Amino acid sequence: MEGIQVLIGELATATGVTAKTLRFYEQQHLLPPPERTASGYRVYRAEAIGRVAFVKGAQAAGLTLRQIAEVLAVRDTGQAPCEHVSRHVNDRLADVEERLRDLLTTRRQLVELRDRLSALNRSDCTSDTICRALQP
Amino acid sequence: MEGIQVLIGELATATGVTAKTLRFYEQQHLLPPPERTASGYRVYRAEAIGRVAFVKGAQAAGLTLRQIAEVLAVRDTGQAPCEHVSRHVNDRLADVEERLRDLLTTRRQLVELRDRLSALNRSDCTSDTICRALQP
DNA sequence: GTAGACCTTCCAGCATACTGGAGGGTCAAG
DNA sequence: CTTGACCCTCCAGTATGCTGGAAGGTCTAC
Repeated sequence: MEGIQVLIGELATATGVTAKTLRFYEQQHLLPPPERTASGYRVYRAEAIGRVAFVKGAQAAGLTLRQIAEVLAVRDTGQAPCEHVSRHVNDRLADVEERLRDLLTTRRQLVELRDRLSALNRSDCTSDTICRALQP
Repeated sequence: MEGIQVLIGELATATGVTAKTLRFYEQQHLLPPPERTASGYRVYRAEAIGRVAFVKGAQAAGLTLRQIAEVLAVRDTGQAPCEHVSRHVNDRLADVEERLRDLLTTRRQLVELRDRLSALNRSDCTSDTICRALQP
């Protein structure tokens, strides 16, 4: 009774990242080296999908791949943590919460800008000209 | 009655970025070219502090410097926007809100991990050894 | 008038996180 | 038994966002 097993391409489509990125993640210790077929193909278990999702989420939360790898390593041991490990997880949590505050501020500012703009009349701009405000 | 004017070093300490970064931001059109003294020194007005804060916040929210520059350019015109400009601002807002969701998920996962760890007994680890779970 | 802390430009290099491509093996379908 | 879609490794290159250093000018303070 093993779960579903998939090759790298299928994991890639399931997670929305490329196969190259998955190999890169393995090299960076974000994903454990998977089983291989006799011919050397990587075979992943369904569990890997959640792990990739965690990586992507943590990345969007502003953590570096290195930090994410460390958090996952902590999670993987399931062992009683020493103080350094505990503090590390708490540090990452603090990072995320700080970013959360920044994000809320930025959202507020963008909403303000949007509302300010929508209070003005639309100006004209044909779709084949690049608008003044969006010039490089 | 002009506001306070400061040189680049003072703006740097006021905003917590380096003078190099401020020059880089200018080059990337995140900051408008400031006035110069007769000898060529950049002179910033107090207003620049908020602008740098916006850039940092928007960066933490996952926007690229290019996107931030575009948003600021829109904000700067104060003009009625064409549809492209409006959509651009709305797109950035959508980016931020998506990241907000990711961030909340990641925070929840980190809190879970922290709680799970704190339920276990502390293990020992002297401060001059690197803990098993934090190995490179 | 010179030391020191500023400031200037320019150009090179770095860390992070991929991305592309060469060169080649695997495998099911026709 | 070959075509095509996969997979493999390895190595180089790219985009973003800085960062360092050279080479030199400025400005206050003694």
